[in-house]
Amino acid sequence: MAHGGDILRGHTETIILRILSEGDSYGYEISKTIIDGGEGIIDVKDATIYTAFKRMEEDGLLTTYWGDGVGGARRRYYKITPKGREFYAEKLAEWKKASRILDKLIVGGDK
Amino acid sequence: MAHGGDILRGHTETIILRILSEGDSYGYEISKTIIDGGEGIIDVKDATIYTAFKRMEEDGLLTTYWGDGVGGARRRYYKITPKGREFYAEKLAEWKKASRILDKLIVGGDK
DNA sequence: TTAACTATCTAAACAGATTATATACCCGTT
DNA sequence: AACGGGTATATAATCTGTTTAGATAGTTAA
Repeated sequence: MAHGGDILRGHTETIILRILSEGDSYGYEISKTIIDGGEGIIDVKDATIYTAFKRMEEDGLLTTYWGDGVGGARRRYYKITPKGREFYAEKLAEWKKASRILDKLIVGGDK
Repeated sequence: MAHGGDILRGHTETIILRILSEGDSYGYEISKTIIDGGEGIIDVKDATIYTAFKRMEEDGLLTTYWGDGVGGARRRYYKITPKGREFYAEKLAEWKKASRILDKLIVGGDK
């Protein structure tokens, strides 16, 4: 905590939406995708994504349905809504601008 | 807000330390520096920086002293400590790595 | 039968940021 | 002299997203 644990903070929803924009998925798979892409420095807790899902469903960014569950454990799938796509586009644009500015502020102007 | 308000979140201390690594400064000036560099999308609240200062002083990242106050209102100056410089170096390295990874996760891999 | 992995979920606590408020000094305009 | 705007610091209460810590349960391989 307070270490490097909160790198994802504020970006969880955006990343979930990016993943869902490429196709429906479920919690465990999404968390794996994030961790795999995180190159060892990102560690999403399951509680984080499930609370994010709940929030996002309430906000109309995604809808959910149960998978048919043949074989393994039951899976709850998530599907991005048009509002979710819109929200993602906004967040993506914000990230592009914000990351450039943050870089300037963190690294320093004179280089 | 949950809008674009928390862009700075997690980076406030790092940015303060970067500014102080270039010379002692005080709260109001630091907040101006951040807002000016923020190109209209970053808005640091005074409460944010003053609580950060308090936290950082407790953590030994900076020390503080009162300015002589000739002229305007009294100013409390902040000076970065060796521990603060160390912490900044770590956070800088973390940002460089994390921003690249976040970019990949937010923008998407296949472009 | 045990361990490891897959899979979902919630309550409580925590950290960092925001909102709101307070204080106070300086300067220029009306 | 009064007022607004800028400079300057500070704190209590609240909010939000994440983490901690727990619970449940099915599958697969040793």
